[in-house]
Amino acid sequence: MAGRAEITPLLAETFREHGYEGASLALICKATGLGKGSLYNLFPKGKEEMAAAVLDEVEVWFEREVFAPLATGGPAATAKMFDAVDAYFRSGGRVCLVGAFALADTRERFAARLRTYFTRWIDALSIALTAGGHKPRKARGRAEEVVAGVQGAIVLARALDDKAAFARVLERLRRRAASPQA
Amino acid sequence: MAGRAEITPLLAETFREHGYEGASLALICKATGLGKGSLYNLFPKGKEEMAAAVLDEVEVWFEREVFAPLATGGPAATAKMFDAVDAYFRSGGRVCLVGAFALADTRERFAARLRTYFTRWIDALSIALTAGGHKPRKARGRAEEVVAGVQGAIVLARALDDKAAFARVLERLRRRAASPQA
DNA sequence: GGATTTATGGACTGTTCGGTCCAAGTTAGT
DNA sequence: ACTAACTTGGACCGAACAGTCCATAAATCC
Repeated sequence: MAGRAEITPLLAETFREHGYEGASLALICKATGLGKGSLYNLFPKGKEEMAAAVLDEVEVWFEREVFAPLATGGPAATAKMFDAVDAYFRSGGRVCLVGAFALADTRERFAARLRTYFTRWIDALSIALTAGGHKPRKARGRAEEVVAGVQGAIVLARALDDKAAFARVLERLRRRAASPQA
Repeated sequence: MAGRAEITPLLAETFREHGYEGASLALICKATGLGKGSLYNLFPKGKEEMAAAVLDEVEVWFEREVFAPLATGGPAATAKMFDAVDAYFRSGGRVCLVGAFALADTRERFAARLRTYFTRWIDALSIALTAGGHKPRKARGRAEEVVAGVQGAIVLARALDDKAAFARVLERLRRRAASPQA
């Protein structure tokens, strides 16, 4: 039988595509190929647990692929972050679940986790930028701007139905982060 | 009796706070103080028409307060845009409905309007930046970055539950827009 | 003042929601 | 081969959804 590990990515795409409330159990069953009995067997606490499992997966991936590598510091680490982020968001073809959850009723359900995700990202990027020559206080402001920029690039790409918009904004953020004086 | 003009702003806040799907008719009745009969009298096509009326109001406001004034061009127009945007989003205390709609199932319902809103904003800001000394092609990239940045600042403020994050990011965007060479 | 029209609110409707239940199928153990 | 445990899917449940209906109230017209 399929386990949580196989099912959670499918849940993730369903929540990204439709949002928490838009992703009905009927849609989730269709996307996962499971009946409700099976879903509830894997996630006994129901839909909220499914979304929590998805957030777990997102956090684990970002910690491993983005936040921890940033600790090596410097421009190479920052550039690697941009590469990872570009790939993860499929160059603008994929919604950031955390950002989407922040803009809906889901925010209240997962408030601490949404906050931690962004705090962690900004902290990690601050450290990398500081190691790369940015003054600490400016680094933090820069990090916030970059993380906000990534989120905004996703919104823009989605609203314009234009992945290239994401790519252009990301490229600008990348160049800016690479330059301590700008 | 209260008309659409009085009711639509209340609808707008309800959709901003809860999202399209999260804003049930029960919530909408509560927020507007009307019964269903009255709501359906004002908006015979139902909930989707209420949301469309809200988008109308958003577009009219942005056209009048942001896009049209940008046509006067130059740094003063751009600065004025930042002032208007800061006030409109209550310094980070208010969600951008268009952005929120772009990240949920509502995107499909209102695709053309969401696209037009952002296209209009980027075009208008491009023109203002070009009049302010930015090279046209760079102005367009800059405009995209600014608009994306505003959206991202809203997501960040919301997720972090910290309006000051919005203010900081907006300030950086403002300074960047004011400087042709950065 | 009466007749007509419009606005009103909430009971009601059919549908969909998240979640529960359980018969049947599958797997594991002996 | 049999038994027990586990997994499965979908019928079913109660609640909530968007929307309809209609008796009543209010407004408008003459």
